[in-house]
Amino acid sequence: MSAAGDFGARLLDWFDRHGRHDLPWQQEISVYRVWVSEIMLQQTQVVTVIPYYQRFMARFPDVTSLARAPIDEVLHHWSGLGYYARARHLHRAARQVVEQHQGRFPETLEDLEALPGIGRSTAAAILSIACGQRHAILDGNVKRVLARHRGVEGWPGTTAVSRRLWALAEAMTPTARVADYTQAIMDLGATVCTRGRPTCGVCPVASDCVAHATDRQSLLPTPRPRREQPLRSTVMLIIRGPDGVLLERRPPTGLWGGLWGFPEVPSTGEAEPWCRRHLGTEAHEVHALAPFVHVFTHFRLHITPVRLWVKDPAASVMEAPGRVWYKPEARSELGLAAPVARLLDHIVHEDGEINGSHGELRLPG
DNA sequence: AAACCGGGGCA
DNA sequence: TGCCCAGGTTT
Repeated sequence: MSAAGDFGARLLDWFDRHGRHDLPWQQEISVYRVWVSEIMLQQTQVVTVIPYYQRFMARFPDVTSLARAPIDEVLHHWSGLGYYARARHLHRAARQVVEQHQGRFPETLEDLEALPGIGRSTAAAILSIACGQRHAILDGNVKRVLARHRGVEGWPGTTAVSRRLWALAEAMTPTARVADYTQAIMDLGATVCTRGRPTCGVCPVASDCVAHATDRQSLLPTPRPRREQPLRSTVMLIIRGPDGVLLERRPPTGLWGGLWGFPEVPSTGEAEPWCRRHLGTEAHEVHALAPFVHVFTHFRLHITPVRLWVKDPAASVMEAPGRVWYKPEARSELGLAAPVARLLDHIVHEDGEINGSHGELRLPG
């Protein structure tokens, strides 16, 4: 018997007895529902995704409703999940499906991969789970399972290691019950063959696992080489006017692309000139609040909030496109960057206090 | 505090 | 083709 065949059989047997079969995207299976779940699951774990997924599906039950929705509403439903480029890709892909495929998803690897945000692994996952087509997938869970089971050395980010893992993934994928197998190997990676403390005692393929035999679970897959993080800094202007706090839409790409945030300037001294130049009015009660650091994987962002008031911004300024006067206590449907949401929450809290005269900003962490 | 992650974009 | 990028969550 071939190693691949036996591997798949043991995995399927384990899946039947211990796998998850009641997840929201495992019900009423369709390409659309599986697609949305796969995109969400690329960046976030199952328990976190579930409530987002249910809200998303309630609001956008099919590809047509998603395509018709304004991007702001899509981003709002994504707010907090991170990687907002994926929400924008999702939205663009929905429009392409409606406009170029008459609202029906293509069911070939090539055509699916042509949609924004769908690459080789995601296309394969969608077609195997939703359509039962035999395609290998290679997401983070599968990379971990295969690198350990076959003892593949080297960081999977290199093309050589990636090619080897793809070849293994192809070889292991069975010809029958492909949808269940795809779910099974992802489930195994998520619940048994975990990054930190794999529970090899309950693993159906531990008996011939190279990492298990040589006690190298913590060394495989080989982690990415480390780089040091640069520190960037910015000043966020918390501009309060008669109708709320001024937010601007960020550029569509880059950091927090398409989300709403405070106007930013390079240094605190630029706050008042900014108000004159962009709002045509004077700033009052300008206070720098306590700076804090927002940490990303690739850099750290040093944020100095500056709070100020404007009394009489011109009407043209009030109604400028890409600009909104936001009422923090009346949560409207806008996608907000995480530190922006925190600062807005802080404003609500501060306003609730009798004496808000202190200029200190205290944030957890 | 470090690591994670699938695809897009660009040299 | 081989980097670099994003960003809340987990460990």
